[in-house]
Amino acid sequence: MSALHDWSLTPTVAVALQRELATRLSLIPPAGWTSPDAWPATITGVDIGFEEEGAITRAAVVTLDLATLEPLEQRLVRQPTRMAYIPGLLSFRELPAAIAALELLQQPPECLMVDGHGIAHPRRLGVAAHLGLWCDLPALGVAKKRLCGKHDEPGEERGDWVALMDRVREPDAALGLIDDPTRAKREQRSRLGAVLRSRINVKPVFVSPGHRMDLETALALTRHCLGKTKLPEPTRLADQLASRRLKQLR
DNA sequence: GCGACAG
DNA sequence: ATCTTGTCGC
Repeated sequence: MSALHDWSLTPTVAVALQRELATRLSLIPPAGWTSPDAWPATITGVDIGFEEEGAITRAAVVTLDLATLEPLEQRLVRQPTRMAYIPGLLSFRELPAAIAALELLQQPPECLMVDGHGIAHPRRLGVAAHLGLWCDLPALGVAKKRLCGKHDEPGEERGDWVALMDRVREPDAALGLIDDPTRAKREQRSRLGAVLRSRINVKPVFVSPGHRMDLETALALTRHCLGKTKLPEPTRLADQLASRRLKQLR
């Protein structure tokens, strides 16, 4: 398990670890989550920001009442950045601080909404999937930009969405991502997530399940959490806390 | 070999 | 991600 606690890995080792961890993902949501009535009482937004030219990592977590979307508790952690940003290896840079922030919460998180991708990642282990797996909590990712896969342009109405599809990769069959197993292998594609129009006249966001979550649930939760801005409330509030430089209290 | 590339 | 003011539009 020591390797799991060592966030300072070479890219080659990190990639190998991602492949291993991806096989441990489950995309089955908790029983009953198909109905909003059975959803948990809270959802926790997670986001990371930087200062000092990236030398310092700031992790923010905000727990909201899932029914009212009112914030209940928030935590902010600052710590030295451990690893450079490498596309595809984002979680190794952001998770240490995020985990530290989550551990400060008085009320244990029940479900995580992370700024970044879930399984919509080349090796199906985006930051939301990695964090969900680490915490063993239902988790989904809401990203502002595409990392991999292709998609059509979603409709213009708020709530419109299209599927994010990618070529089939190694863990996809076991994860149940193959869109149509009956087709010739050459033409099979994996369904990674949804490209959702969260606001009219604004670029869409990329929603994907992370862990213990399926696409339907991830989409339902995200749409439920939409407020007046592009980002759903949990991520928006965490983003605001992680990005905005705090006024010095004195 | 040439792009693409979450935060 | 971050450095940054005003400005256009619902």
